Amino acid sequence: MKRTHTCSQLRDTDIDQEVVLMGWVQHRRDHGGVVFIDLRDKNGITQIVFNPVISGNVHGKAQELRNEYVIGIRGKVAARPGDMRNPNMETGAIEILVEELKIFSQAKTPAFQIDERVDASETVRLQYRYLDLRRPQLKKNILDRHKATMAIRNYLDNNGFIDIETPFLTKSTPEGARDYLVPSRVNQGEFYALPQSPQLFKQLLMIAGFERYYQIVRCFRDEDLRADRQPEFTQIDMELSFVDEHEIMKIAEEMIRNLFKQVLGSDLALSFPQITYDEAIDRFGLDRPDLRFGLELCNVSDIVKDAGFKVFANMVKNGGLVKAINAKGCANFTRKQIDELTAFTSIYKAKGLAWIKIKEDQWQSPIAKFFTDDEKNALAQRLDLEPGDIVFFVADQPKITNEALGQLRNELGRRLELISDDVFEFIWVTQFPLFDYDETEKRYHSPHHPFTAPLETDIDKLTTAPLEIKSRAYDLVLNGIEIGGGSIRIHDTKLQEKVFNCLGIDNEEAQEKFGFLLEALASGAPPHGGIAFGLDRLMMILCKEDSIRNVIAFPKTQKATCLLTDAPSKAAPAQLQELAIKVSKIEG
RNA sequence: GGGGGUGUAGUUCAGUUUGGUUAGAACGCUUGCCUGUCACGCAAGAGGUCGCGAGUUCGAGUCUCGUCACUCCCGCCA
Repeated sequence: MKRTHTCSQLRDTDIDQEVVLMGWVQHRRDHGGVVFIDLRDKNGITQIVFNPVISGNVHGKAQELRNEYVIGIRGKVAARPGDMRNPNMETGAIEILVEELKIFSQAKTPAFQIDERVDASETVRLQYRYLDLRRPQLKKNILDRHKATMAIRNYLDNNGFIDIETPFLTKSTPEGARDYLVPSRVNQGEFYALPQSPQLFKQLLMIAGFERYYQIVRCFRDEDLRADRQPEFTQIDMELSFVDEHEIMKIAEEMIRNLFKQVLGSDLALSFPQITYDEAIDRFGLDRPDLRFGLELCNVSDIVKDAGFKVFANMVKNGGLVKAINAKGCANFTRKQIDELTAFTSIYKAKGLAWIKIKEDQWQSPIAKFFTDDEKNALAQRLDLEPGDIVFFVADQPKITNEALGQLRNELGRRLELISDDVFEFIWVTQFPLFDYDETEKRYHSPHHPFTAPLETDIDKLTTAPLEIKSRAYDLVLNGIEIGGGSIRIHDTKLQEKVFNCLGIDNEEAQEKFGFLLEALASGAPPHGGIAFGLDRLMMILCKEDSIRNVIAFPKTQKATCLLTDAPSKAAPAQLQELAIKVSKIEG
C-alpha cells in the first residue's frame, strides 16, 4: 500500500480516482450500517466511508477502529450527495469509499482529546506533548516557525550571509546571566559553559574575514523562567563587517519584513520608526514602548516642585521625578479599580499612586486641595485635562517613577482594551547608555555587553562622565516586547581596554578572561557590528500566543523541568565518578 | 529568595463561603441499537488516594499547619 495523496488534497475534480490515504483516526461516526471516519494527517482531514454494500469484510474491520489509530485505506473518491457536502471542510465536497483497510497501529485512549475545542491543563499537555502537537494550534505554530526560519535563511543567504556553527561546549564568561556548566571528564574538575550567546565567536568570525555571518542558534541561560523566557532559547544571530548601525538596521528590517510576508502574507511598513532610549523613557517610561496605543507619560515635576503637596514637592527637591498619565474619559473608575491600580504600581516599588478625577465643576481627589489655581491651570494645560478624565501620578526616584508609570500605562492599555494582537507596531530604540551603576557592587556595569562601542562623540567622557556616555546599541521592539538587539562593537584594542577599565576589569583580569579577544582585535579587526533576534518571542507575537512555550516543540516548565522526559534527573554513581563529581546536598 | 492563582472521575469543571446521608455535570471511555453523519443520535454502564502529609473535630473535599506540582509576576535575565 503506497500513499497517493494527503488528507487535504482531494476535491470534486478528483472523483472516481482510486486513491490511498494514510493517517490518524480523528473521529468515528458509526451508524451501524455505514461508518464515517475523519482521517487526519499533517495536512488536513478527509472523510472516509465504510459501507457494507461496498465490502462487508472491510466494514466489519472498521468496527475495531478507535480514535488515534493509525491506518491506511484504499478507495475511490466519490462526490457527496448535494446536501451532504460540508462547507466547513476544505475536502467537504468529497469522501472516500473504502475498499481496503490496513491498521498500522492501535492507540490507547489519549489523555486528552485531540480537538482544539477541548481544553487540557498545561501539565497534562506537556506530559503528552506529542499528543498536543497533533492539535491544530500547536501544529500550526510549529509549521509557521519553520516557514519563518526558511524565510530568514533564504533572505540572509541571498544577501551574502554565511551560516557558521559555533561551539556549545565553551568557556564561561563573567558578567551576564548564570551559566549552565558541563563537567569535563578528560579534564577532571574543569567545566565548560553552554553559551549565553555566540557573541565572542561571531566577532572572531568577523576578524577571520567572513564579513557576513548568521546562525539560527540555541542559547542557554540559567535564570528563572517567565512566559517569555526559557532556559534554552533560539536566536537569529547576525554579524557584519564594514557597516554602521543604519545598514544593520536596514538589513534587519528587510529580513523581518520578508519573514512577515512569507509567514502571514502581510506587508509591513518600509522602515520602522526610531526613538532614542532617553525619549522612550521620557514618553513611555520603559525602554520597550508598546506603540499600539497612546496614554503617554507626562513630566510635571516643574509644575509641582513648589506645590503645597509636600510628597510631590520634596520628591522633586530630592532629585525625584513626578510624572502623570491622563486616562481620558475614565473618571468613572471606582475606588476598587483605583486600589487595584495602586497595588499594581506597588509591584514596581512605587510608594503610591495619586489620582485626580476631573469633574465638570471641580477636581475630585485627595490631593487637589494642595494645588494653587496657577498650578492647576498648568497641570490642566500640560495634561490636556478635560471633564471625564482621570489622571494618575507617581512621584519617586526617576527609575521607579518611569518603571511604575510605564507598567501602569501598559496595564491601562490592557484594561481599556486599547491593545489588539492583530496589529504589529515596530520601533527601534537607539543610543542606550553604555554603562549603568550597580549600587550593591559599587561599580559600573554594561547594560548591553562590554564589547559595545560608545558614540564617537562620547568617547572622551570615558574618564570624566561614564554614565553620560551613549552607546551604538539598538533594540528592536515589537508591541512592547524586545525581540532583538545589537550594537556596533569596539574593534580597537585600546578602546576596549579603556571600557574594561571603566567596568573595573584591570588589564590582568581582561587578559585572563578575554585575552583571546584582545589578541584577535590586535590582529586586524574590521569595523563590525551585529544583531540577534529572539526567534521564540518573535514567533510568540506572530502566532498571537501568550507564552513562548506554545511556539517551542518541547518546552520546559517554570522550574526548568521537562514533564515529558522527566529531565533533569539524578546521574548514576558511575557517571559521577568518571567526572570526579561528588554531590552533596546543600542545606537551606 | 518573595508575592498571587490553581490542584476534585481519563479530560475540563461545579461543590469549599456556612464541616454533616451515597461527592455531581459535561466531554471522553465500554457495551448494545442505528445506512448519510460530520462535536451524529438513542439506551445502558464503568470510572474518585477530592495533589500529598499531619492536625482540629463525634465527623474534613470543605477549617488549620506543612509540603509538592503547574502557572503569573517581583528579584534575576551583560
